[in-house]
Amino acid sequence: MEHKQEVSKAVIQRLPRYYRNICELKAEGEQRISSKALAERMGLTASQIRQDFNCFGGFGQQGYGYNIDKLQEELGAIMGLRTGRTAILLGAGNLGRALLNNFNFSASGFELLCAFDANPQLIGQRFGGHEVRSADTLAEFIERNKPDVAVLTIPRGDAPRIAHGLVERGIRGLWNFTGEDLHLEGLGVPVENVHLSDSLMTLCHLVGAADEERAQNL
Amino acid sequence: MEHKQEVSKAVIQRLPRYYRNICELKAEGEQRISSKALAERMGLTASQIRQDFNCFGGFGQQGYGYNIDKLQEELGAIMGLRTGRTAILLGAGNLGRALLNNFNFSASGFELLCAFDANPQLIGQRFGGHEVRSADTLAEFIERNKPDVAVLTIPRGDAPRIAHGLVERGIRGLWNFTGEDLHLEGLGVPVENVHLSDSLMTLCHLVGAADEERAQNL
DNA sequence: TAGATTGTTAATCGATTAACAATC
DNA sequence: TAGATTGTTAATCGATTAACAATC
Repeated sequence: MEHKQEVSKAVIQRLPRYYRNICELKAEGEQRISSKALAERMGLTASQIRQDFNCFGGFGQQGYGYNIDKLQEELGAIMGLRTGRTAILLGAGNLGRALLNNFNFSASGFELLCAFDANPQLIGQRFGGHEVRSADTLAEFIERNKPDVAVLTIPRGDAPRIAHGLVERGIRGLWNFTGEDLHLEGLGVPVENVHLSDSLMTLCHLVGAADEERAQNL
Repeated sequence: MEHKQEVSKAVIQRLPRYYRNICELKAEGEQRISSKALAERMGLTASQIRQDFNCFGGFGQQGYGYNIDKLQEELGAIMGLRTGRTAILLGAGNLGRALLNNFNFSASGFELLCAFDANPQLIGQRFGGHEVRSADTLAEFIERNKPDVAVLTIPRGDAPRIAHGLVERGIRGLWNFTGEDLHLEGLGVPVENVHLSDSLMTLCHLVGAADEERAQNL
């Protein structure tokens, strides 16, 4: 079912977007879609879509296109969304609570077990149904429950030390919001470094470029 | 000072990361750095860094390297970080408040003027020093203060309608957290669509791949 | 069957890397 | 001056696009 010859990073990065669009199409009641139609919707080329899907063995049908249910299932399987992975969240500050309250972890393949914080005022409280526990109980919790990944919404400076501690205890992936780039790939631990400031800086740059363009077209 | 021949998207996406690393180096007290040393630090090649910087005219010195103060200033200028752009935030829910309370807008080139929400309980409150105003006053506020961009932390379904309304009133950029992809580039309005779920799905996939790798190496 | 659309190979394009002369 | 390191051109590599035979 899966070709086994190193899928390129560019393709992997497109998978969530494919998945998202397929879910939307499903919600719109569609049952099938051609590479051409999907390309138009997503601003890609049909060729690229077919190339991308064929990295994983091709799940279309000539003359018909792609069945949306099947596509959703296949893409989900490739990303491992239904494998019941578990996550914990470290740092129940504003951003941590925003995620606890609003973010749909299970839609991205994870069950969020609980959160940890050092602040006694927060311990015992629940946000979005997730309990905040004492940071003192973290090591024991990991030992017992073996969560797959940790969400880091702790202050910036603490990141490297805590990240290494987590990896030593068996955490196998990090979703890192601290702003400090973490690189544990050498240890075989993938990290997604989320840099909101990078995104906003890019917007700043693009707004400037668009302004210039407008000025020239006057 | 600036070459004017369409800098590639790949380069533009790297600019914030360059800027971030240069800021870190400055904080560490460094005064200069060579493309070789920076490449090592960032996991790139020296060649690529020199190519990238030379898209904008080259601000190094043979035999010496790059002066960090100068580099920071130049990169900041390229991205327009000191041009005093202004922003408003729409939707003071959990995520909106997390940004208001914690996010350093000015470090990414924007002054956040205030926030808007329809919930009467929130109106008048302040988060991180930013006032929440009634959504009813939004149109008038834009008219008077002409903010450059809007941060969308409103519910998903409202996104397209509100986005178009904002653009009609003169907003020239969107930082979109709604989860719904917005494409207004046709109107000359750049959008940064933030998809946290894409990032977490990618992590899910990478954790799976790393697990397989480990299994094979046993 | 005829029409449509995939899977896949070949061609093109763009981005990264290597090399080296220029020069601080 | 000698050493270092840039700016820049040329070579390589990888990703995207085009084309078309296979086939539903």
